[in-house]
Amino acid sequence: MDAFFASVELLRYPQLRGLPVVIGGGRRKVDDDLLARHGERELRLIPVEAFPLLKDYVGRGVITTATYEARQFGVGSAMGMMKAARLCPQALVLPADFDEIRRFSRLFKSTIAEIAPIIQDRGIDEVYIDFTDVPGGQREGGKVLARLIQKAIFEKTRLTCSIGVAPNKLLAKMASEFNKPNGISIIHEADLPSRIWPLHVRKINGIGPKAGEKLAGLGIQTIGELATRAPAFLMQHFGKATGAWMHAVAWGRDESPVVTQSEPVSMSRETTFERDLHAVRDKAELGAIFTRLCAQVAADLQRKGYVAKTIGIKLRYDDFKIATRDQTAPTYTADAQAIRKIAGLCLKRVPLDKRLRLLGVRAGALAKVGEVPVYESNPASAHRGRAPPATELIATPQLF
DNA sequence: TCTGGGGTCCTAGGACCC
DNA sequence: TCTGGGGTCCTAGGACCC
Repeated sequence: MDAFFASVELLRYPQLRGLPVVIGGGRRKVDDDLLARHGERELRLIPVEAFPLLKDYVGRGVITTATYEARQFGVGSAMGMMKAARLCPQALVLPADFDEIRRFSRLFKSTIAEIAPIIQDRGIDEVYIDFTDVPGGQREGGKVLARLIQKAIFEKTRLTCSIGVAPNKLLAKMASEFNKPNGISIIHEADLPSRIWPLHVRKINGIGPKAGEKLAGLGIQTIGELATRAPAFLMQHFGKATGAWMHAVAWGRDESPVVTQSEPVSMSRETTFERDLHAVRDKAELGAIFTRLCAQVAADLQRKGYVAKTIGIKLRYDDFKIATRDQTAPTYTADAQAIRKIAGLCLKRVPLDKRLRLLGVRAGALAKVGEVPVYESNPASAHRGRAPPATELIATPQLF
């Protein structure tokens, strides 16, 4: 989907079309504020001048999406708000409305599924689609079906997307970047030297900042340069599996299937504080946040019908270093108090001398509720079995 | 006044078991 | 003085992606 978060906001505020707009994290209070200041008029009638500007933004956060107009100024995803404000102070800034974004995510995916049922989720705004057995999927190299999908999505959502069509997921993903926004790009195997090899290695899905740097150090910038290196050379520098993979992808080879179903591996909640907090001095505040995160993880598990056996925590210190601890319990749980107790034990095993910037709670080793035995914190049902409930196997932790 | 939140996968060492 | 070879599970960190 093209500039997905921002495009969803532009549906609500069409008067912002054509302007640089960036979407931050945050919560949806903007509508209320705007309405309060401009009476009970429709959101789309509120004048542009009433919207908050990036230069007035305070707080720590990153940009999740920028409109193409904002990107002209060098503003982009994952950029800190403060840096973005320097590049494009006049940009309008809106918070992400995650409920609305999820609604549109479900809508565009279900629209595709009606046309081409074999799809793989790739996060909130991306999917892989298997065209192979879709009627008309081979016409004009896939262009006809791609157009049909774009049209159907636009009719349902008024949102645009860009589609890449290729013999495999690796090349399709790269192709989808060629013609944004609202574009279609078809890549054949024979196009490899002309269209893929000139690209920087960082365009490969799976080569990030670290591998990109390391390759640069070896004198490898483009995918074509990567393709000239012997597998043995790459394996020597990156390990057997990664080296072999790098060589394969440089030659456009990817056999991975479109995976239509998968079970979640973990569920987590984390939060970056408005200011760095100290484990001792801000004990009460941290304790409240910690309890809330545990409750959120528990609610997420329950809502989705899962229980977890491993509970973990994550800290980010003021120097941005990350520490994680986790602990596997004797039984599965989705109970907020049980999660809080185990997470509390994890917290006792991690250094708390530096100020904290972020705290997170994670549930892993998941199982579908009903498929594994679960101990509940409900006192009526506890103590009946041979083993005590998980919550009582563990001493009450001293938090902070 | 840098640097979100929710994920997956991989590696590597140690415990433990047969 | 010598000290296997698998296998699984757990934990911590890190790379990467949307």
